Amino acid sequence: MSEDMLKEALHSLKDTGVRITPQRHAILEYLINSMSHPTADDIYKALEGTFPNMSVATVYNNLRVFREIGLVKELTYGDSSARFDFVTTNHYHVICQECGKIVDFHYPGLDEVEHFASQVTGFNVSHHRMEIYGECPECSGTKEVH
Amino acid sequence: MSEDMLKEALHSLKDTGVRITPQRHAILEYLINSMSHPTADDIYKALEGTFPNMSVATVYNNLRVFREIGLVKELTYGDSSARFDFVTTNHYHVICQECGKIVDFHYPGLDEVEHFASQVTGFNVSHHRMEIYGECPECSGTKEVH
DNA sequence: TTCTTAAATTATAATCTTTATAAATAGTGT
DNA sequence: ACACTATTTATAAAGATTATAATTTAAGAA
Ligand SMILES: [Mn+2]
Ligand SMILES: [Mn+2]
Ligand SMILES: [Zn+2]
Ligand SMILES: [Zn+2]
Repeated sequence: MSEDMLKEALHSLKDTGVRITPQRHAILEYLINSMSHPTADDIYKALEGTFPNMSVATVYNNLRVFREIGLVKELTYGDSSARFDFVTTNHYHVICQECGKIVDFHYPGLDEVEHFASQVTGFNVSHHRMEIYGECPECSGTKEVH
Repeated sequence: MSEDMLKEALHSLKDTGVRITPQRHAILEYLINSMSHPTADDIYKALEGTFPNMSVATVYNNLRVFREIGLVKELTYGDSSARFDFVTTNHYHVICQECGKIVDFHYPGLDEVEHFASQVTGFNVSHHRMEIYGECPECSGTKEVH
């Protein structure tokens, strides 16, 4: 299945006239197989074994290309560096404030809030962003008294 | 009313054992009177007339202090620099993707989503973040055909 | 009011992420 | 295989925020 996603992604590249380079292939592959939400540096470090000469600019450049095509979403939290999520289905994130873990979850959507905001502000609403903060089970567990 | 808010804020400082300096007073005053959501640099520039020697570090330091006390909220969007919002009541933001304008709006809250996320992920949920993106009336207006 | 002391400010450097630049390299259609 | 251009690389630059150390100052005590 992740094979198919990669194939489809490469097809998207071709469709958009974006050349398929070994670096792009590897970054895409990493994003698809990574169940985490890596930073540019995560990706850079993960691939430096296979591409000892790859520039960090290449990672950033390609992540931008992928974002513009719609293959990945850029997640910007308060912390220093942006994270990247290979786009599959629409979903939200729950973030652990202790360990930084990011967990996907699905929810019907918040059309109602969008409509409300549009009504009350006169904005032409295009989308929204929402995420939940808290403590993951593991981090909550370590604090329990026995 | 903004006088009262300032007084209350200064009182919070005293309560927490934080010294009241002219710089802090000015930054707070600016935050309260500013209907926008200024960046640290906005504040720095706005006050450099009155405090020609103020360091930019002072602005950052104090914004951190205010945040820790709960006087201001730090808003981090994708763009380069953080924005700061003097905390009054809980509210959400609508952001114009054209001009960057940030407009407040009130909404009952999204307890349901928090509960759902907690159920499905096992997280101990503490809060959430949500904002709406779109085009403000002014920016939508400039595109209209006559 | 003056004194004392810890906290805050200032000036500056350092850090960190991301972007810009220009030369070298490589992908793709012919 | 060739030509053309996109991409990569190496490096520098930019921009926001934080760290450091010396100087100044707020605020309580005498
Ligand atoms: Mn995700
Ligand atoms: Mn606000
Ligand atoms: Zn955790
Ligand atoms: Zn606008």
